Amino acid sequence: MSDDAGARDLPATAYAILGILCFERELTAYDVKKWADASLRHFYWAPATSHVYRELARLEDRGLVEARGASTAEPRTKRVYRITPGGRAAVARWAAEPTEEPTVVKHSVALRAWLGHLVLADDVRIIVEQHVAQARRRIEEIDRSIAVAETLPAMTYPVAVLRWARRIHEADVEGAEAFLADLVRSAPAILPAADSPPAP
Amino acid sequence: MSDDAGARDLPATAYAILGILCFERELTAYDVKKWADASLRHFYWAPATSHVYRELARLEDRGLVEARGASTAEPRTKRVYRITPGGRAAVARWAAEPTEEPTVVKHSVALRAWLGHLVLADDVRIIVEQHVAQARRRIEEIDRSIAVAETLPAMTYPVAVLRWARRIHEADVEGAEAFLADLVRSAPAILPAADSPPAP
DNA sequence: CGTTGCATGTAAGGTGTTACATGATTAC
DNA sequence: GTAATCATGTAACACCTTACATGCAACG
Repeated sequence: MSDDAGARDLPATAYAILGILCFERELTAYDVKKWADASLRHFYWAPATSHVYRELARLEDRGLVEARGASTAEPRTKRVYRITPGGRAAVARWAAEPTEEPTVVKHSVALRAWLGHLVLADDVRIIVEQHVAQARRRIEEIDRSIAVAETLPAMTYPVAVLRWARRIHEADVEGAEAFLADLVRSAPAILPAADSPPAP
Repeated sequence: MSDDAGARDLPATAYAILGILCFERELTAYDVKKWADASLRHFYWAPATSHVYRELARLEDRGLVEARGASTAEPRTKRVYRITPGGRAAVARWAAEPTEEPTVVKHSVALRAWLGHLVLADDVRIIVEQHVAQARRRIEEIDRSIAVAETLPAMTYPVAVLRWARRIHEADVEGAEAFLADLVRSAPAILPAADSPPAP
Protein backbone atom coordinates (compact mmCIF):
# COMPACT_ATOMS: atom_id res chain seq x y z
CA MET A 1 0.00 0.00 0.00
CA SER A 2 1.34 3.41 -0.95
CA ASP A 3 0.68 6.47 1.16
CA ASP A 4 -1.39 8.43 -1.34
CA ALA A 5 -4.41 7.78 0.89
CA GLY A 6 -7.62 8.92 -0.75
CA ALA A 7 -6.09 10.82 -3.63
CA ARG A 8 -6.55 8.26 -6.33
CA ASP A 9 -8.24 8.99 -9.64
CA LEU A 10 -9.88 12.29 -8.89
CA PRO A 11 -11.10 14.38 -11.83
CA ALA A 12 -9.33 17.65 -12.63
CA THR A 13 -12.33 19.44 -11.18
CA ALA A 14 -11.58 18.07 -7.73
CA TYR A 15 -8.03 19.38 -7.95
CA ALA A 16 -9.35 22.73 -9.11
CA ILE A 17 -11.45 22.99 -5.95
CA LEU A 18 -8.58 21.77 -3.82
CA GLY A 19 -6.45 24.39 -5.53
CA ILE A 20 -8.86 27.17 -4.61
CA LEU A 21 -8.64 26.08 -0.99
CA CYS A 22 -4.87 26.57 -1.14
CA PHE A 23 -5.25 30.32 -1.59
CA GLU A 24 -7.19 31.04 1.60
CA ARG A 25 -7.11 29.60 5.08
CA GLU A 26 -10.75 28.51 4.97
CA LEU A 27 -13.76 28.89 2.72
CA THR A 28 -17.39 27.84 2.55
CA ALA A 29 -18.69 25.97 -0.47
CA TYR A 30 -20.38 29.18 -1.45
CA ASP A 31 -17.06 31.03 -1.37
CA VAL A 32 -15.40 28.35 -3.47
CA LYS A 33 -18.07 28.83 -6.09
CA LYS A 34 -17.41 32.58 -6.16
CA TRP A 35 -13.68 32.01 -6.59
CA ALA A 36 -14.38 29.64 -9.44
CA ASP A 37 -16.60 32.19 -11.14
CA ALA A 38 -14.09 34.95 -10.75
CA SER A 39 -10.97 33.12 -11.84
CA LEU A 40 -11.16 29.47 -12.82
CA ARG A 41 -13.98 30.15 -15.26
CA HIS A 42 -11.70 32.02 -17.63
CA PHE A 43 -9.26 29.20 -18.29
CA TYR A 44 -10.91 26.06 -17.05
CA TRP A 45 -14.53 25.92 -16.07
CA ALA A 46 -17.21 27.14 -13.65
CA PRO A 47 -18.83 24.28 -11.73
CA ALA A 48 -22.50 24.37 -10.73
CA THR A 49 -23.05 25.35 -7.11
CA SER A 50 -24.49 21.97 -6.23
CA HIS A 51 -21.45 20.35 -7.76
CA VAL A 52 -19.14 22.23 -5.43
CA TYR A 53 -21.05 20.95 -2.41
CA ARG A 54 -20.90 17.39 -3.61
CA GLU A 55 -17.23 17.60 -4.51
CA LEU A 56 -16.31 19.06 -1.12
CA ALA A 57 -18.19 16.23 0.59
CA ARG A 58 -16.19 13.70 -1.40
CA LEU A 59 -12.90 15.45 -0.64
CA GLU A 60 -13.83 15.40 3.05
CA ASP A 61 -14.55 11.67 2.84
CA ARG A 62 -11.08 11.15 1.45
CA GLY A 63 -9.48 13.33 4.10
CA LEU A 64 -8.22 15.92 1.63
CA VAL A 65 -10.23 18.71 3.24
CA GLU A 66 -11.71 19.12 6.71
CA ALA A 67 -14.71 21.10 7.85
CA ARG A 68 -15.16 23.34 10.81
CA GLY A 69 -18.62 24.32 12.03
CA ALA A 70 -21.69 22.16 12.02
CA SER A 71 -21.24 18.42 11.72
CA THR A 72 -22.64 16.50 8.78
CA ALA A 73 -25.62 15.54 10.92
CA GLU A 74 -27.02 19.08 11.15
CA PRO A 75 -28.23 20.14 7.76
CA ARG A 76 -28.32 23.68 6.41
CA THR A 77 -25.85 25.19 8.83
CA LYS A 78 -22.67 26.93 7.85
CA ARG A 79 -19.66 24.74 7.19
CA VAL A 80 -16.19 26.13 6.59
CA TYR A 81 -13.66 24.00 4.75
CA ARG A 82 -9.91 23.93 5.02
CA ILE A 83 -7.40 21.88 3.05
CA THR A 84 -5.50 19.20 4.98
CA PRO A 85 -1.78 18.45 4.62
CA GLY A 86 -2.79 15.35 2.65
CA GLY A 87 -4.93 17.47 0.36
CA ARG A 88 -2.11 19.92 -0.19
CA ALA A 89 0.26 17.08 -1.03
CA ALA A 90 -2.26 15.55 -3.43
CA VAL A 91 -2.89 18.75 -5.34
CA ALA A 92 0.82 19.58 -5.45
CA ARG A 93 1.55 16.14 -6.88
CA TRP A 94 -1.18 16.60 -9.48
CA ALA A 95 -0.02 20.08 -10.46
CA ALA A 96 3.53 18.92 -11.14
CA GLU A 97 2.40 15.97 -13.22
CA PRO A 98 2.82 16.43 -16.99
CA THR A 99 -0.29 15.78 -19.08
CA GLU A 100 -1.21 15.05 -22.67
CA GLU A 101 -4.81 16.11 -22.06
CA PRO A 102 -5.61 18.35 -25.01
CA THR A 103 -6.97 21.83 -24.43
CA VAL A 104 -10.65 22.02 -25.28
CA VAL A 105 -12.18 25.17 -26.71
CA LYS A 106 -15.94 24.71 -26.51
CA HIS A 107 -17.18 27.54 -28.64
CA SER A 108 -20.83 27.30 -29.53
CA VAL A 109 -20.75 30.46 -31.64
CA ALA A 110 -17.89 29.12 -33.75
CA LEU A 111 -19.87 25.92 -34.14
CA ARG A 112 -22.86 27.88 -35.41
CA ALA A 113 -20.66 29.91 -37.73
CA TRP A 114 -19.19 26.67 -39.06
CA LEU A 115 -22.68 25.88 -40.30
CA GLY A 116 -23.04 29.30 -41.90
CA HIS A 117 -23.93 27.84 -45.27
CA LEU A 118 -27.25 26.68 -43.81
CA VAL A 119 -28.51 30.12 -42.84
CA LEU A 120 -28.58 33.68 -44.17
CA ALA A 121 -25.23 35.43 -44.07
CA ASP A 122 -26.96 38.18 -42.13
CA ASP A 123 -27.92 35.76 -39.35
CA VAL A 124 -24.33 34.59 -39.12
CA ARG A 125 -23.16 38.17 -38.91
CA ILE A 126 -25.59 38.90 -36.09
CA ILE A 127 -24.58 36.01 -33.88
CA VAL A 128 -20.87 36.64 -34.40
CA GLU A 129 -21.23 40.36 -33.70
CA GLN A 130 -23.12 39.53 -30.53
CA HIS A 131 -20.35 37.18 -29.56
CA VAL A 132 -17.71 39.86 -30.07
CA ALA A 133 -19.56 42.08 -27.62
CA GLN A 134 -19.82 39.24 -25.13
CA ALA A 135 -16.16 38.30 -25.49
CA ARG A 136 -15.14 41.92 -24.89
CA ARG A 137 -17.14 41.95 -21.68
CA ARG A 138 -15.38 38.76 -20.70
CA ILE A 139 -12.00 40.43 -21.21
CA GLU A 140 -13.10 43.26 -18.92
CA GLU A 141 -14.03 40.71 -16.28
CA ILE A 142 -10.62 39.13 -16.59
CA ASP A 143 -9.03 42.55 -16.22
CA ARG A 144 -10.98 43.14 -13.03
CA SER A 145 -9.87 39.76 -11.69
CA ILE A 146 -6.28 40.61 -12.54
CA ALA A 147 -6.57 44.01 -10.86
CA VAL A 148 -7.82 42.41 -7.66
CA ALA A 149 -5.23 39.62 -7.68
CA GLU A 150 -2.36 42.00 -8.36
CA THR A 151 -2.92 43.74 -5.04
CA LEU A 152 -2.56 40.47 -3.14
CA PRO A 153 0.75 38.83 -2.36
CA ALA A 154 1.27 35.18 -3.29
CA MET A 155 -0.95 35.59 -6.35
CA THR A 156 1.75 35.92 -8.97
CA TYR A 157 0.88 32.60 -10.61
CA PRO A 158 -2.85 33.30 -10.78
CA VAL A 159 -2.16 36.71 -12.26
CA ALA A 160 0.19 35.26 -14.86
CA VAL A 161 -2.37 32.62 -15.83
CA LEU A 162 -5.17 35.18 -16.05
CA ARG A 163 -3.01 37.21 -18.43
CA TRP A 164 -2.51 34.06 -20.49
CA ALA A 165 -6.27 33.50 -20.56
CA ARG A 166 -6.77 37.13 -21.51
CA ARG A 167 -4.65 36.65 -24.61
CA ILE A 168 -6.74 33.66 -25.62
CA HIS A 169 -9.99 35.57 -25.29
CA GLU A 170 -8.49 38.53 -27.13
CA ALA A 171 -7.59 36.19 -29.97
CA ASP A 172 -11.18 35.02 -29.93
CA VAL A 173 -12.32 38.60 -30.53
CA GLU A 174 -9.74 39.12 -33.26
CA GLY A 175 -10.66 35.83 -34.90
CA ALA A 176 -14.34 36.72 -34.82
CA GLU A 177 -13.62 40.08 -36.40
CA ALA A 178 -11.49 38.52 -39.11
CA PHE A 179 -14.31 36.07 -39.72
CA LEU A 180 -16.74 38.96 -40.16
CA ALA A 181 -14.37 40.64 -42.60
CA ASP A 182 -14.20 37.39 -44.58
CA LEU A 183 -17.98 37.23 -44.58
CA VAL A 184 -18.27 40.69 -46.09
CA ARG A 185 -15.85 39.75 -48.86
CA SER A 186 -17.54 36.44 -49.73
CA ALA A 187 -21.18 37.52 -49.40
CA PRO A 188 -21.22 41.17 -50.44
CA ALA A 189 -24.56 40.86 -52.18
CA ILE A 190 -26.35 39.75 -49.04
CA LEU A 191 -24.72 41.72 -46.27
CA PRO A 192 -25.48 45.30 -47.29
CA ALA A 193 -29.17 44.35 -47.51
CA ALA A 194 -30.06 46.48 -44.52
CA ASP A 195 -28.80 49.66 -46.22
CA SER A 196 -29.79 49.13 -49.85
CA PRO A 197 -33.25 48.41 -51.25
CA PRO A 198 -33.91 44.84 -52.42
CA ALA A 199 -33.35 44.22 -56.13
CA PRO A 200 -36.58 43.88 -58.13
CA MET B 1 -48.74 21.49 -31.82
CA SER B 2 -45.87 23.12 -33.69
CA ASP B 3 -44.10 21.34 -36.53
CA ASP B 4 -40.67 21.06 -34.96
CA ALA B 5 -41.20 17.33 -34.79
CA GLY B 6 -38.39 15.62 -32.89
CA ALA B 7 -36.05 18.57 -32.67
CA ARG B 8 -36.73 19.61 -29.11
CA ASP B 9 -34.06 20.13 -26.51
CA LEU B 10 -31.14 18.50 -28.21
CA PRO B 11 -27.66 19.25 -26.86
CA ALA B 12 -25.21 21.21 -29.01
CA THR B 13 -23.39 17.95 -29.63
CA ALA B 14 -26.36 16.57 -31.51
CA TYR B 15 -26.40 19.63 -33.76
CA ALA B 16 -22.68 19.28 -34.29
CA ILE B 17 -23.20 15.76 -35.61
CA LEU B 18 -26.17 16.86 -37.65
CA GLY B 19 -23.98 19.64 -39.02
CA ILE B 20 -21.29 17.21 -40.12
CA LEU B 21 -23.92 15.28 -42.05
CA CYS B 22 -24.75 18.48 -43.95
CA PHE B 23 -21.36 18.51 -45.63
CA GLU B 24 -21.56 15.11 -47.33
CA ARG B 25 -24.38 13.17 -48.86
CA GLU B 26 -23.97 10.22 -46.51
CA LEU B 27 -21.57 9.06 -43.83
CA THR B 28 -21.10 6.16 -41.43
CA ALA B 29 -20.78 6.79 -37.71
CA TYR B 30 -17.10 6.04 -38.12
CA ASP B 31 -16.79 8.74 -40.77
CA VAL B 32 -18.58 11.23 -38.54
CA LYS B 33 -16.06 10.55 -35.82
CA LYS B 34 -13.21 11.21 -38.27
CA TRP B 35 -14.76 14.51 -39.35
CA ALA B 36 -15.13 15.52 -35.73
CA ASP B 37 -11.49 14.71 -35.01
CA ALA B 38 -10.29 16.63 -38.01
CA SER B 39 -12.37 19.76 -37.67
CA LEU B 40 -14.83 20.09 -34.80
CA ARG B 41 -12.18 19.18 -32.24
CA HIS B 42 -10.35 22.46 -32.77
CA PHE B 43 -13.20 24.78 -31.82
CA TYR B 44 -15.77 22.61 -30.11
CA TRP B 45 -15.09 19.08 -29.02
CA ALA B 46 -14.27 15.53 -30.13
CA PRO B 47 -16.92 13.02 -29.03
CA ALA B 48 -16.02 9.46 -28.09
CA THR B 49 -16.72 6.96 -30.86
CA SER B 50 -19.38 5.19 -28.86
CA HIS B 51 -21.06 8.50 -28.25
CA VAL B 52 -21.39 9.15 -31.96
CA TYR B 53 -23.17 5.83 -32.41
CA ARG B 54 -25.58 6.54 -29.60
CA GLU B 55 -26.27 10.07 -30.82
CA LEU B 56 -26.94 8.91 -34.37
CA ALA B 57 -29.40 6.33 -33.06
CA ARG B 58 -31.25 9.04 -31.17
CA LEU B 59 -31.31 11.34 -34.18
CA GLU B 60 -32.71 8.49 -36.24
CA ASP B 61 -35.43 7.93 -33.63
CA ARG B 62 -36.42 11.56 -33.97
CA GLY B 63 -36.42 11.40 -37.77
CA LEU B 64 -33.58 13.91 -38.15
CA VAL B 65 -31.34 11.40 -39.91
CA GLU B 66 -32.09 8.21 -41.83
CA ALA B 67 -29.97 5.14 -42.36
CA ARG B 68 -29.33 3.12 -45.47
CA GLY B 69 -27.87 -0.36 -45.27
CA ALA B 70 -28.59 -2.95 -42.66
CA SER B 71 -31.66 -2.52 -40.50
CA THR B 72 -31.37 -2.01 -36.77
CA ALA B 73 -32.07 -5.71 -36.30
CA GLU B 74 -28.83 -6.92 -37.87
CA PRO B 75 -25.94 -5.95 -35.64
CA ARG B 76 -22.40 -5.14 -36.74
CA THR B 77 -23.18 -4.46 -40.37
CA LYS B 78 -22.42 -1.22 -42.14
CA ARG B 79 -24.98 1.56 -41.79
CA VAL B 80 -24.77 4.78 -43.76
CA TYR B 81 -26.53 7.86 -42.42
CA ARG B 82 -28.01 10.79 -44.30
CA ILE B 83 -29.65 13.92 -42.93
CA THR B 84 -33.39 14.30 -43.57
CA PRO B 85 -35.12 17.55 -44.60
CA GLY B 86 -36.40 17.78 -41.02
CA GLY B 87 -32.87 17.37 -39.72
CA ARG B 88 -31.57 20.05 -42.03
CA ALA B 89 -34.33 22.41 -40.91
CA ALA B 90 -33.61 21.69 -37.26
CA VAL B 91 -29.88 22.33 -37.53
CA ALA B 92 -30.44 25.46 -39.63
CA ARG B 93 -32.83 26.81 -37.02
CA TRP B 94 -30.32 26.06 -34.28
CA ALA B 95 -27.43 27.65 -36.15
CA ALA B 96 -29.29 30.93 -36.66
CA GLU B 97 -30.34 31.14 -33.02
CA PRO B 98 -28.38 33.64 -30.92
CA THR B 99 -26.87 32.28 -27.73
CA GLU B 100 -25.50 33.56 -24.43
CA GLU B 101 -23.69 30.27 -23.80
CA PRO B 102 -20.22 31.37 -22.72
CA THR B 103 -17.18 29.99 -24.49
CA VAL B 104 -15.37 27.47 -22.33
CA VAL B 105 -11.61 27.10 -22.47
CA LYS B 106 -10.81 23.90 -20.62
CA HIS B 107 -7.08 24.16 -20.22
CA SER B 108 -5.61 21.68 -17.79
CA VAL B 109 -2.08 23.03 -18.21
CA ALA B 110 -3.20 26.55 -17.33
CA LEU B 111 -4.95 25.08 -14.31
CA ARG B 112 -1.75 23.40 -13.21
CA ALA B 113 0.23 26.58 -13.82
CA TRP B 114 -2.32 28.47 -11.73
CA LEU B 115 -1.19 26.31 -8.83
CA GLY B 116 2.46 27.00 -9.54
CA HIS B 117 3.12 28.19 -6.01
CA LEU B 118 2.64 24.61 -4.80
CA VAL B 119 5.46 23.10 -6.84
CA LEU B 120 9.00 23.87 -7.95
CA ALA B 121 9.22 26.60 -10.57
CA ASP B 122 11.18 24.13 -12.66
CA ASP B 123 8.26 21.69 -12.71
CA VAL B 124 5.95 24.47 -13.86
CA ARG B 125 8.38 25.35 -16.60
CA ILE B 126 8.54 21.77 -17.80
CA ILE B 127 4.79 21.27 -18.12
CA VAL B 128 4.29 24.63 -19.83
CA GLU B 129 7.13 24.01 -22.26
CA GLN B 130 5.65 20.63 -23.08
CA HIS B 131 2.33 22.29 -23.65
CA VAL B 132 3.84 24.80 -26.05
CA ALA B 133 5.17 21.94 -28.15
CA GLN B 134 1.80 20.24 -28.10
CA ALA B 135 -0.06 23.41 -29.01
CA ARG B 136 2.29 24.00 -31.92
CA ARG B 137 1.51 20.52 -33.22
CA ARG B 138 -2.16 21.33 -32.86
CA ILE B 139 -1.71 24.43 -35.02
CA GLU B 140 -0.07 22.29 -37.69
CA GLU B 141 -3.05 19.96 -37.60
CA ILE B 142 -5.38 22.90 -38.05
CA ASP B 143 -3.28 24.05 -40.99
CA ARG B 144 -3.60 20.66 -42.60
CA SER B 145 -7.37 20.71 -42.10
CA ILE B 146 -7.52 24.16 -43.64
CA ALA B 147 -5.41 23.05 -46.61
CA VAL B 148 -7.76 20.15 -47.29
CA ALA B 149 -10.92 22.21 -46.87
CA GLU B 150 -9.65 25.01 -49.10
CA THR B 151 -9.56 22.71 -52.10
CA LEU B 152 -13.24 21.83 -51.65
CA PRO B 153 -16.07 24.07 -52.75
CA ALA B 154 -18.81 24.95 -50.26
CA MET B 155 -16.30 24.88 -47.41
CA THR B 156 -15.74 28.59 -47.06
CA TYR B 157 -17.41 28.74 -43.65
CA PRO B 158 -15.48 25.80 -42.21
CA VAL B 159 -12.24 27.30 -43.51
CA ALA B 160 -13.06 30.68 -41.98
CA VAL B 161 -13.89 29.07 -38.63
CA LEU B 162 -10.73 26.98 -38.66
CA ARG B 163 -8.70 30.15 -39.20
CA TRP B 164 -10.52 31.66 -36.23
CA ALA B 165 -9.64 28.60 -34.13
CA ARG B 166 -6.07 28.83 -35.34
CA ARG B 167 -5.77 32.33 -33.92
CA ILE B 168 -7.04 31.11 -30.58
CA HIS B 169 -4.50 28.30 -30.39
CA GLU B 170 -1.74 30.67 -31.53
CA ALA B 171 -2.67 32.97 -28.67
CA ASP B 172 -2.40 29.97 -26.38
CA VAL B 173 1.19 29.46 -27.51
CA GLU B 174 1.98 33.16 -27.13
CA GLY B 175 0.35 33.26 -23.73
CA ALA B 176 2.31 30.23 -22.59
CA GLU B 177 5.56 31.80 -23.78
CA ALA B 178 4.78 35.06 -22.02
CA PHE B 179 4.02 33.04 -18.90
CA LEU B 180 7.41 31.37 -19.15
CA ALA B 181 9.12 34.74 -19.56
CA ASP B 182 7.31 35.94 -16.41
CA LEU B 183 8.46 32.85 -14.60
CA VAL B 184 12.09 33.53 -15.42
CA ARG B 185 11.75 37.09 -14.13
CA SER B 186 10.04 36.14 -10.88
CA ALA B 187 12.01 33.01 -10.04
CA PRO B 188 15.51 33.61 -11.41
CA ALA B 189 17.17 31.82 -8.54
CA ILE B 190 15.45 28.54 -9.21
CA LEU B 191 15.22 28.33 -12.96
CA PRO B 192 18.87 28.34 -14.01
CA ALA B 193 19.51 25.39 -11.69
CA ALA B 194 20.10 23.03 -14.61
CA ASP B 195 23.09 25.08 -15.86
CA SER B 196 24.75 26.21 -12.66
CA PRO B 197 26.04 24.06 -9.82
CA PRO B 198 23.95 24.05 -6.64
CA ALA B 199 25.02 26.51 -3.97
CA PRO B 200 26.80 24.83 -1.05
C1' DC C 1 -41.24 44.34 5.38
C1' DG C 2 -39.53 42.94 1.04
C1' DT C 3 -35.55 42.14 -1.79
C1' DT C 4 -30.84 40.80 -2.29
C1' DG C 5 -27.09 38.14 -0.90
C1' DC C 6 -25.37 34.36 1.93
C1' DA C 7 -25.74 29.61 2.65
C1' DT C 8 -26.84 24.52 2.12
C1' DG C 9 -28.20 20.84 0.17
C1' DT C 10 -31.32 16.62 -2.40
C1' DA C 11 -33.38 14.37 -6.34
C1' DA C 12 -33.53 13.21 -10.82
C1' DG C 13 -31.77 12.98 -15.06
C1' DG C 14 -28.93 13.90 -19.03
C1' DT C 15 -24.22 13.89 -21.00
C1' DG C 16 -20.16 11.73 -22.00
C1' DT C 17 -16.40 8.31 -20.98
C1' DT C 18 -13.81 3.87 -20.72
C1' DA C 19 -13.59 -0.82 -21.28
C1' DC C 20 -14.84 -4.43 -23.76
C1' DA C 21 -16.48 -7.52 -27.51
C1' DT C 22 -16.95 -8.51 -32.36
C1' DG C 23 -16.33 -8.91 -37.13
C1' DA C 24 -15.51 -7.23 -42.27
C1' DT C 25 -12.34 -5.38 -45.64
C1' DT C 26 -8.04 -3.88 -47.58
C1' DA C 27 -3.15 -4.02 -48.34
C1' DC C 28 1.27 -6.07 -47.97
C1' DG D 1 -2.20 -15.03 -44.20
C1' DT D 2 -1.71 -11.48 -41.08
C1' DA D 3 -1.71 -6.74 -39.83
C1' DA D 4 -4.00 -2.46 -40.08
C1' DT D 5 -7.91 -0.05 -40.76
C1' DC D 6 -12.70 0.04 -41.12
C1' DA D 7 -16.79 -0.65 -38.63
C1' DT D 8 -20.35 -1.42 -34.93
C1' DG D 9 -22.03 -1.54 -30.87
C1' DT D 10 -23.15 -2.72 -25.29
C1' DA D 11 -22.50 -2.18 -20.44
C1' DA D 12 -21.24 0.20 -16.75
C1' DC D 13 -20.14 4.08 -14.75
C1' DA D 14 -18.52 8.83 -13.76
C1' DC D 15 -19.45 13.59 -14.33
C1' DC D 16 -22.17 17.47 -14.12
C1' DT D 17 -26.53 20.07 -14.55
C1' DT D 18 -31.19 21.74 -13.64
C1' DA D 19 -34.87 22.15 -10.72
C1' DC D 20 -36.23 22.43 -6.44
C1' DA D 21 -36.52 23.21 -1.27
C1' DT D 22 -35.01 25.73 2.71
C1' DG D 23 -33.78 29.41 5.76
C1' DC D 24 -30.93 33.29 7.81
C1' DA D 25 -28.99 38.07 7.66
C1' DA D 26 -28.50 42.64 6.11
C1' DC D 27 -30.06 46.63 3.77
C1' DG D 28 -33.30 49.95 2.13
